[in-house]
Amino acid sequence: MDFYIKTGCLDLAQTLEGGQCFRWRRGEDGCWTGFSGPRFLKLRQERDGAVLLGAAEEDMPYWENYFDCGTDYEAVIRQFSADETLRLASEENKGLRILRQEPFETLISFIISQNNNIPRIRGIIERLCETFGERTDAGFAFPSAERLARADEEALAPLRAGFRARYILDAARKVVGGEVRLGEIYGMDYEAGKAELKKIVGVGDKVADCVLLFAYHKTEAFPTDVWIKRIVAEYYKDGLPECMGCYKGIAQQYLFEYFRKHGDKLPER
DNA sequence: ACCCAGGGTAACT
DNA sequence: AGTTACCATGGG
Repeated sequence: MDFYIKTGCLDLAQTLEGGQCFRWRRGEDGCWTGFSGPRFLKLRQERDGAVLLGAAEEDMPYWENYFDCGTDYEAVIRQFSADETLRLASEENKGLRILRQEPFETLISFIISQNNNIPRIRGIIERLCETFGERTDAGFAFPSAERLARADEEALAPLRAGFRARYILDAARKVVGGEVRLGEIYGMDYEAGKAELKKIVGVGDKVADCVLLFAYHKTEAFPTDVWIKRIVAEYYKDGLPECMGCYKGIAQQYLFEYFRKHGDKLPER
């Protein structure tokens, strides 16, 4: 069956190519395909939203949550318009949604992201899935923590993840061993969730913020990568604007997209 | 050959 | 508490 996602103006390109997820791609037919954890989905962009192609009805609540259909982004963008730079960035990306991704997949993905570029992150993750994920008709699922915890550095060598290999193993083992309880972080506040994630070797402030934002939807997280550092140094020397409120993470994603697209052509304030 | 990429750690002041 | 070399890998 095909189902509409009716969440205003969901834009798949802005959402799926924005560097918050790494396993979606646009096919020859213009449709998007990808996985979230073990679940496969195909989507087609429409004028006002997206159509889920061939999804099982019992999976619809999962996908509606994944695409964050319950959040009023128009209201957030209205709030952001008090800051001129943020107004430009958010109006250009008003179809962008902060996904609610699988915690373990998000954790491993952003461990891989450190000191790395997006095309190579995608490549390492694809090899990770091909090597350790379950094969389905549509492709490979993201591997479970249990499967990765049984591997060693030698087994990870084909990924060419470099120094990140031992971080991946530490994460998988602490999750399986119960030392890091990913399921509990939903109910924790931002600081407690961050402390829980930073128990893992190779998870610092930035990776933890990405997981808190892109998996647990803790929108007060403000991941500061090299791009955001430049933007803050240029536009927000004296601190972030009040109008970001408790949605600093959403603002961060609008700014990331905006400046990554326009590069040097920074607009005047 | 050099610099950079959705950084973190350890070893320094 | 704040800096800095180093960490693998690949693309420009």
